[in-house]
Amino acid sequence: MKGYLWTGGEPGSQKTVAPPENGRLAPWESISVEAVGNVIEFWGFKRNQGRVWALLYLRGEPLTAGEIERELELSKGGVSMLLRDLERWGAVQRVRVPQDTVWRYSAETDLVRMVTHVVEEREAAFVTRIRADLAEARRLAVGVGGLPAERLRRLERMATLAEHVERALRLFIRTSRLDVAGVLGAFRDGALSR
Amino acid sequence: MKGYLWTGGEPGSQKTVAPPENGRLAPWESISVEAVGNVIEFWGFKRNQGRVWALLYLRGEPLTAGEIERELELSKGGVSMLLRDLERWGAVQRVRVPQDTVWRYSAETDLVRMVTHVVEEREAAFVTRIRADLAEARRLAVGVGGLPAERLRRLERMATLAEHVERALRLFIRTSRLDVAGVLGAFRDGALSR
DNA sequence: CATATAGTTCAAGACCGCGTGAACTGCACC
DNA sequence: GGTGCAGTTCACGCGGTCTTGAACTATATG
Repeated sequence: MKGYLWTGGEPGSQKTVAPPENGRLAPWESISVEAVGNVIEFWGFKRNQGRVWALLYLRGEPLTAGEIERELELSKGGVSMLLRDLERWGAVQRVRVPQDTVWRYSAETDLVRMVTHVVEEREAAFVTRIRADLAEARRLAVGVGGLPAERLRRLERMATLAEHVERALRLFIRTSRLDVAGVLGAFRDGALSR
Repeated sequence: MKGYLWTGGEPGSQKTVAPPENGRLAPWESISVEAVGNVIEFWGFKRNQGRVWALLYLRGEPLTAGEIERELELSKGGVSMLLRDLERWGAVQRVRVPQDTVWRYSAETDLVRMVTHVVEEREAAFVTRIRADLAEARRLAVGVGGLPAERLRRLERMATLAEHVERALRLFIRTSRLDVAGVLGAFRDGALSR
């Protein structure tokens, strides 16, 4: 991730990088590609992964690595690695056009599947780990005993929150329906876990 | 953000950092503090902002900057800056205990308000910017004319997606109810914007 | 087999955010 | 005014990630 830690900065000075004068891209393409790059970076991936995917998506037809390299002004090696990542995540497919010797790459168009996939691979695993840590902490805290009730309650609140989030995420993976309201509802100020 | 770009790595080798032997923290505190630190970092903030907030939250009573400094093994300057950020975001309050000369800091306990606040300040502003960019791109694309219908459709699909996300977020800010299902539902493979 | 082009890998370096620590400000108390 | 402590600011260095570019492998073609 790069530059969106608004520690200061005027309101409205939101980062997102302006489209750099890249090669032959039409302005509208350039803007879109950069926009997606920004989103993807915000999500914790590499900006260029987003740019590559966006280009493929907008072009509709499969491009070769060389074309991507030129359009987005990336290095040969870089493109190779970016494509491999995208491929592994199912965001891009590698296709061989009959009669042709080079690989071409086309974007996965099912956005829902992509998002679900990412959430499954990354967020869910992460949240599970956090939930487990907090459960362990709770176990230990109860074990030592003699803690002020209030402190224990707070720890438990955090642990419960993590549990709810995990459950919501797993449900989302299965149904594509995410309901955060249920998770947070129980945690309005003062409300206790239930 | 730091280390969660699983470009490789075995499944299960999830990062999240193990509690380092920090000062006098009880093990359960240490685990919890680090867990929150990881979450916060994952969210695109600084790990230490999360650690500080977690410590204050778990202790229940306001701590001085010096105490935080010792407990979390941070530098004086660092703590000062971290607290300022947290304060600006309403995640921490600065309180003056009667009869005492030093500032103390206590954690905001309303998690819902905190999340809402962050989403409002950061995500919403960001998404708005993206949505605007894509709208502009669409305008330009239509302007040039003569584009293959398929390409235009794809651009429009992205733009519409951004619009929906923005609307959902703004609704969330007002109601604390987030329904992503609606946003994504319209974008299952093949489905067209409507 | 020689040559050329596509594709991969990886070490080196550019780049950038973060925390440190020292200098500085402000304030209380004697 | 002077001493000491709380708090702020900021230049710098460390540690991390991302990209480059060159060496390498693979594959097709004459």
